[in-house]
Formats: sequence, C-alpha cells, structure tokens
Amino acid sequence: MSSTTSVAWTPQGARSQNERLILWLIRRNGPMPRAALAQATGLSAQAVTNITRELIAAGLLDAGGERQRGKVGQPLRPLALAPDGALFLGLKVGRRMAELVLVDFLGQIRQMRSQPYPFPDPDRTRDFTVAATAEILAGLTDEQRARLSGMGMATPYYLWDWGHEMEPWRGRDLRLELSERLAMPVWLENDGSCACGAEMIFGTAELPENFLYFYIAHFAGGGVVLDGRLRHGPTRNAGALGSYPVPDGRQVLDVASVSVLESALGRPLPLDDSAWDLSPAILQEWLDKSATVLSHAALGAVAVLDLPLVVIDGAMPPALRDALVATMAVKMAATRHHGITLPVLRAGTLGRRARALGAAALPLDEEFLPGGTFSAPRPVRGGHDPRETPMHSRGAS
Amino acid sequence: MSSTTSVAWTPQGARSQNERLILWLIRRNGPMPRAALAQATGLSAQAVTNITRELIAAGLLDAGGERQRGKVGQPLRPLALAPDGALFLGLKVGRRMAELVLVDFLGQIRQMRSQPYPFPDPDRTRDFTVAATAEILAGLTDEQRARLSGMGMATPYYLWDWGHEMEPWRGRDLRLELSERLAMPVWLENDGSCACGAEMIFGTAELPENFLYFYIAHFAGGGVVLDGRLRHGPTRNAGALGSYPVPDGRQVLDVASVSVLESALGRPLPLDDSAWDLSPAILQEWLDKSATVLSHAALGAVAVLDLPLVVIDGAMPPALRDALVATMAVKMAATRHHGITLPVLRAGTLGRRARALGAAALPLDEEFLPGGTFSAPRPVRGGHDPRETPMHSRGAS
DNA sequence: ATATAAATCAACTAAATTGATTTATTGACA
DNA sequence: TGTCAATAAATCAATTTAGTTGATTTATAT
Repeated sequence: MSSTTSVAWTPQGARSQNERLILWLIRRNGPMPRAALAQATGLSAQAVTNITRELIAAGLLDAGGERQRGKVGQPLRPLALAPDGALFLGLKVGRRMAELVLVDFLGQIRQMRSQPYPFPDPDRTRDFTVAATAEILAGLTDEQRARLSGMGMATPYYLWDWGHEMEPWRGRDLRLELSERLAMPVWLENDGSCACGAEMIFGTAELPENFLYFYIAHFAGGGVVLDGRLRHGPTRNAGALGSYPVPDGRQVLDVASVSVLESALGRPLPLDDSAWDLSPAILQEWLDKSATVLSHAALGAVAVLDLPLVVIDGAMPPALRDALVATMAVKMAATRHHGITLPVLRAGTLGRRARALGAAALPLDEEFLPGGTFSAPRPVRGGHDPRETPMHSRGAS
Repeated sequence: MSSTTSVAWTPQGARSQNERLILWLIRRNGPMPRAALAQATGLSAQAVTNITRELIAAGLLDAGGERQRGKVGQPLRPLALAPDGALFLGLKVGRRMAELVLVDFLGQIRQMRSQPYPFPDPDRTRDFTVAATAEILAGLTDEQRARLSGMGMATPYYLWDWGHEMEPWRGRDLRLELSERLAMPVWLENDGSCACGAEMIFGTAELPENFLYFYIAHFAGGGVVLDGRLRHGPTRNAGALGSYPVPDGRQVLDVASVSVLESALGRPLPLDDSAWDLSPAILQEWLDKSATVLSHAALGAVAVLDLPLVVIDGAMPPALRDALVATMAVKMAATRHHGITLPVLRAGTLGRRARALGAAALPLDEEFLPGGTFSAPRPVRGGHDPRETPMHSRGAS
C-alpha cells in the first residue's frame, strides 16, 4: 500500500489556487482577455471577473492594454502581467563566480552584481551577497521594496566533495544565514534544477509538459519536468544527472562537464560570453565523449519516464552548445532503443543566465505559481505558509 | 515556457475529490473512525460526517464494525470498506497464458478463469474473455451486476515485435472490441505498470510515496511511482524498464527476463507456483547478469528521480525473486554512485497475481481513487467522465 | 458524578454557478 | 452615410455547493 499524503479540497483553498492559475496562463500566453481565461480555466466568466478584479487591485495585473477590435461584439480587453507586480532576488553560487540579479514580475533582469573567485568560500559569498543586496535595495522606491518577495539561491549540492578548498561549505547553512542577515525569506535549490525552472518560467520557446533538461557548466546537472512540474524528489536530489551511471563504471560528471574540458586544455575558460579558443582535436574528443554519455543518460530517462523532449543548455558559447546537441542526436540514433521512441533534442534559450534567473524564480514560484510548478521548498522565515494567503490580501497599491 | 494544463478548483469538484480521498485513506490504513479521518484529511469533523453519511448510503462504506472502547470518551466507531461496494474484472494477457479475475472492493479475488496457449492470439483471447465473463456474470446477483465497474486489461506493449506468431496483434484494438462485445467500459494498461499499481493498491507492505518497480516475467517491465501516483507518461510508455539501455549496447530485456532463462535452459518453465528445477550454474549466471543490469537501471532512475526504494517482483518462485533481490543489493553497492543515496531494495508481495489484480484495479482507480493515483486512461464507452459524478449519486442500495 | 472525546445539529461563510442586464463593437440595409 | 439588429464581452444579482465554527448530545473511563 502506497501512502498518498493528499490534502482535501476546500472552497477556501480554491481562490488562491485559481488566482495562481490565471497568473500562470497569462505568463505563458501573454496578455489574455477575461473570456479567454474563462475558456482556458473552465471557470465561469463571472468567476474570472471576480478573481481578476482582485488581482488588478493587488497590482499584479494590468488592464490598461490596447483594446482588440476587429471581431463582432464588444472588443477584447487583454489583461497583462504588471511588470512591477513583484520583484525577486536571485543568487547563483558557481565554481568560479557568484552572481546576484534583481528580476521583475516579467522575468526582466533589472540589476546585476557579480564576484569572480578562484573557488567559492561561504563567508566571502555571504558578505558579497549582503553588500550587493544593500546596494540594490538602496536604488528601489519604498513601493518596490515592499513588493520584493524574497531571494532564491542556486548552488551545486555537495560542494565540499569537490576539493579541500570547499571543505568550509560542509555543515554550513548559507540560506539560513542570509535569511537572517537580510531579514527576508530565502529559498535554496540545486543549480541544475534552477536552470531548468528558469527555462520553464522565463524561457522563450514553447515546452511540452514532460521533458529532461541537462545543464553543462563547471559541473554537470539538470532537472526533470513531469506534468508541467519540476521534480525535486523526497530528498531534493532529483535531476542529479551528473551522478547518472554510464558504461565503464563512470558517471556523467566524469566525462561531460566544462571542468573536464579545462583539464584537457590545461587552462581555465572565459566566464563571459566571449568565444572559446579550443584546439579542434581536444574539442572533438570532448564533444564525442560527452555526447555519448549524455545520450545514454537521456535514453535511460526516456525508458523510465516516456519523455518526448530533451533540452540541453549550459554555461558555454551557443555554438558549442549547438554542436553538442547535434553530436548527441547522432549518438542517440546509433544506440539500440527497441521499445522506446527517441526524444527530440533541443538547445535551451537562456545559456549562462539560466541559474541566476532560476534562483529568482524560486520566490516567484512560492507566491505566484500554481501548486508546485517549480516545486520550491518552504522559506526559512515566519511560521505562515504564503500559499495559504490569497494574493488580494496584499492589498491595493 | 512550459504548458501546464491545470484545471481550476470549484466547490462542486471538491466533494467527489474528498470522497475519493476518504475511501483511499481507509483502503490504506484499514477501518478508521471519523475523527481519525478528519485528522488525516484536514477536514472538519462535520465535513467528514457529511461525506461518510453519503458513502454509507451509497453502499461503499460499512459502519457496522465493532466499537473500539478502552480510551476515555465516546468509543470509536470505525468505518470499513464494504466488500460488495463495487466489483471489477481484470484480464491479464501474457506470453503463455491469459487470466481473467473478478475482484471485490477489498481486492479479494472472487472468481478466476485461465487459458494457457503456445502464443497469444487476439481472436482466441477475445473469445475466451467473452465466454469467461459471461460465465462469471451468470453467477452474480442483479445487485452485484449493477455494481460491476468495468474491466481492466494488462498486456505487454508492442506484442507484435516479439515474433511473427504475434503479428496479428499489430493494429488490433482489443480494448475497443471487448468494450463493445461486453457492453462495459474497458481500460488498457501495460502489464508492468499494472503489476506496480496492484502493489500500490492491494499490496500488503507499506510503501513510500516514490519508488521504482521491476516486474520480471517472460518479458521484463515495471513502473515508476512519484508522489504516490503511478506515472504513465505522455504516450503511456513510462516504466518501460525492459527497454532501459545498459552497458555493451544492450537493453534490460536482453538479459533479465524469464524468456532468457528458458532459452539458456532449452525448455519452458512452469506457469503455476510449483518449484523450478534449474541447474545451479545456469541459475547463477542468469542471476548474476540480471542483477547487474537491473541495478544499473535502478541507479540511473535514482539519479534522475531521487527514489528511496526499489521493489522487485515477478512471475517466479518467491525464493528465486528473493535471490535476485539479494544479488542486486551486492551489485548496486559495488557500482560507483557518487552523489546519490543508494535505494533500499525489497521484494514485491503479490508475485504471479500482480498483473491481473492490477488490471482489475484500473476501473477501481477511475471511479474511486483520488486524482490519478493509478493514472488510468479514459474508458471507451460513454461521453461522460465518471470523475465528475459524485459517488452518492449512485444512489443507496 | 465528572472529565473526556466522538459525533451530530444548527448557523454561517467562501467561492463557485446561473440567468438577466449593460456595453461596445460589426455588418446589413434604408 | 446614418440607423439598427446581431453578437460577444463583461458585469450585476440571486442561488448553490460544500465547506467552517460553535453549541449540543452521547457513551465511555476515572
């Protein structure tokens, strides 16, 4: 017998859920008139009127858009997300650089601060974050500060396993420390899953309900999306694609990561979007081996989960990412795959920015997305669960 | 942007959902008093009173159980599932035998018919099913016939790929044919997923919310359970563990199946629960190789999905199944698994009966389980979705 | 006899629904 | 070109579903 810890439905819980659903539909499709929302949700026109009235009063939706005429009947009045409806901070802690971004309700980056380092250190990362946050907050109006939902953090898990310099991370709870210093709720999620979440929420391409996502940076990671929801798993370790076992007793991370390429090269690669100067032989060998293990992992995931799409993104020049996708397609077709349908392969749309954007999406998810779209953990501060508070109780602006 | 086709919540939809939740809790925990149900669901005692009153009137719950005294206060009056609340037919079509069972609301097998064959043929399977169903129906009262929810079918997918004798299955829709001949709704699901669903719904061991399930019979298959729900995937091919790619360019089904063991042996093995007479050398080699590929697949699934448990069951003597579990545990620990927590391994509790029981659970899921627990497809007959009809509209018996 | 806890009764509330009404447009016709 | 019916969006008013809360009844242990 399996234990399903479902929770009962109540009329009281419905409103908040339906508010989130409407915001999500507009985020996905762009500005929508109320009639289209009624159709998409299955709710009555009246219910949509009631819900959107409150969302407009709360400053989350904007009804001021151009009326759409042309068809018979009253013209459509599209409702758009209000860019200033909420603001979010996103912190990415990487192997060689930390990055803090301020993102608005539409996913536009409004501010950005970064700090490169030879290796990440918890104390210095905390100090950088506190200082950079203070700087950013100083530039906001009172109204904007009141609408800051919180901060999300994206870091690789098990950092301390990656070298003795990273040992200080063991046992540290930077999320808690930041939440106390900054006096705001802070969420934490694996960087690969964050990148995947960013692609779902802010990415520019249409995505199916189910797909696998690889993110290749200094480390290799990723995420799994099922039924439109990013999975995190019981111990928040789902999408640990770097740990996926591949032939020869190795794992994906032993082969397909930028750190492997840097080792072969004997020098570090640029941290910005400038071109990578690589010898063709080294590049080809890395591409070949990486594509082999990644396609092996992709096929395994497809056998287990029946996924129609695999997205590949990473902190690398777009041309290299596209070459990796192309090589994977060849390798995958050449592997025995009786009984499974080969997935479509596609490059991601966010590249280097994906992790910080995904971090910022953690508080957005918690407050504004329908149940578990991005599956964020509970925040540190406060005993109350924001999911239980309807958005209109934020009050009109 | 990912597309989430969520549906809005309404007070009207809540009742049916909460009825299912309460039935599920009692199915899982055994007879429960109303107070415990209120606690488990988060609903008020009054709401539980209202819901259970209707479920009792509909003949699905039985309040006649012994009062539990011993604690201070009014004694507990446990509510139990009514065995005759609903009946279900389950059809398993295997490589060497078809089996039809009649199962009651508690999961007890009340009737069973079987037909062995050298290989399955759609016409003969259909005729057997129609005849056996008529026989079973003839033995029921009118009341019982009215409470028959429908039939579920468990078959391997892509049967026609397994030999030219199975070619007639290509393009056949036996589900539709049976639904028309029997004038009842018929559901279809992969046999490995059915076995997994049976373990969830009728199994006797406590299971976590997330686990992987292997079912080793003539073919190898399985299922994945996430958040207490069996996944089927966009094209109903999730849990295709037989197609999982393993080292040496092979797949799980090339190594870990009873058909491989029969080939090595040069003769078929018994279809009932009698002991298997195997040479130790052949057995050991099969165990060794099978355990290797299964543990490889299990580790991959754990990397992607963060699963704490792997269940292994199959159509084989329990001792052999247990030996397979033990061998897998050794292999898995010996594989490199940096960054992942090894799952617990455990044998299933249903063995040979799992597939037919799981087939019968398909209509049960559709009508009585909370949303998508077993993720059954929609039935063939009728335009209406039984999920939208509250159970008490079935009327009192 | 009293405290305790289960279960129910009665009254109230949240958030939908349905049906009638208002509003702004297109397209037909004088 | 001006007027009016048809159309469809959006809103208003009343109703329904299915919860909740607080008071009451009931059966037990101490």
